[in-house]
Amino acid sequence: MTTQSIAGPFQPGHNHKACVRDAMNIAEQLCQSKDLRLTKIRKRVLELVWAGHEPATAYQLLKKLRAEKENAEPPTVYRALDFLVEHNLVHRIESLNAFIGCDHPESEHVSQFLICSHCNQVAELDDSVTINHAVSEEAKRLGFKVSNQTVEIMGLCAACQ
Amino acid sequence: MTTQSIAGPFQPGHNHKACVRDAMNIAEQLCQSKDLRLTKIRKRVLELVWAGHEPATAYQLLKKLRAEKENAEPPTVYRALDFLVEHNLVHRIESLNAFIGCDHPESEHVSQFLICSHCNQVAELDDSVTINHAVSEEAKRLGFKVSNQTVEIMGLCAACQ
DNA sequence: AAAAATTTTGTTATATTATAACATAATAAT
DNA sequence: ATTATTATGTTATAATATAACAAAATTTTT
Ligand SMILES: [Zn+2]
Ligand SMILES: [Zn+2]
Ligand SMILES: [Zn+2]
Ligand SMILES: [Zn+2]
Repeated sequence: MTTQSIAGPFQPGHNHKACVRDAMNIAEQLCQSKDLRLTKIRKRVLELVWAGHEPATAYQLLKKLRAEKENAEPPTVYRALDFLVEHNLVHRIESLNAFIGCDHPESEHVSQFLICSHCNQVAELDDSVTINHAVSEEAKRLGFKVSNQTVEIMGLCAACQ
Repeated sequence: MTTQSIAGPFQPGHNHKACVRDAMNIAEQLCQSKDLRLTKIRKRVLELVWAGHEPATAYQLLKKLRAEKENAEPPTVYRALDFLVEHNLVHRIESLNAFIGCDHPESEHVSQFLICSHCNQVAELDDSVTINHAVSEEAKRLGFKVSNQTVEIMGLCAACQ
């Protein structure tokens, strides 16, 4: 698979069709290589998450899912999201109670986001060494052992300023 | 007022009584100086938040409040929390849907937390230049203008490792 | 001090987010 | 084929948060 999309939504010339296609291909590959079951429901929820770069809430996803699968209920979507989040195919944005697709689930990473409060688009920082290093430094000073982190930066993207 | 408590809960020799007393004194002073109304309810909710260094959920606070004020309802506590959060007397921890007292509301700052997943205690980093700088750097690279941030670091505190 | 305006609190109802529990179906392993 | 495991279906409910309007308290203006 070739990557024809341009990195984040805040980059000019973003090709979203290619972006989604890449994401789905990567997901298929990842699940195959790790022997995970990307079932029909999980795959469809992932596609729905990738509908845009605005994070989607579970109930927004449920509504869309119901349009094509009338017996979908909250557990249907929460279970799919649990799976997708567990395997880094989707990240949860804590400050929004919402979910966003990850475009590099295959590389182990912590997630860090830029969230535009005007257009609501979210970009994931690509494994920021800078922030990770700073976080480690601060933690070390207090003898704290980091296992996970939530870094969500709110503000205005270049286009919205 | 003198500060007799030791900085964070992860510091040995933390004197929590002094910690709470200091926090309440600072709150009183801040509200006086800014002409804010620290009403009976707001003050009591702040005290309840400061009961410990474990973040409290709104409904945990409500339960405690009800023990002494039987007509307390969700809006009672959410409104008080709105006020307290607005004026930095309390911070919301997004990843926990919970609230924690701030010991330096008078200095303008972004909040960043270390959250121990074993003892559940939370320490606020004291205006980490390191992390803030890293965040600005990353944001600048994408032409993103930061207005706010959520930095919540999960792991084990020194005592719990 | 009285009246008016503003802010806070009381109260009821409801919206939003998320999970528990147990049954059935599908898939994988033996 | 049988058994075990995983995923989904289904109903109910828990947990978090806000809307809307009335009453009370406080502050400001007259
Ligand atoms: Zn895209
Ligand atoms: Zn990611
Ligand atoms: Zn303390
Ligand atoms: Zn603070």
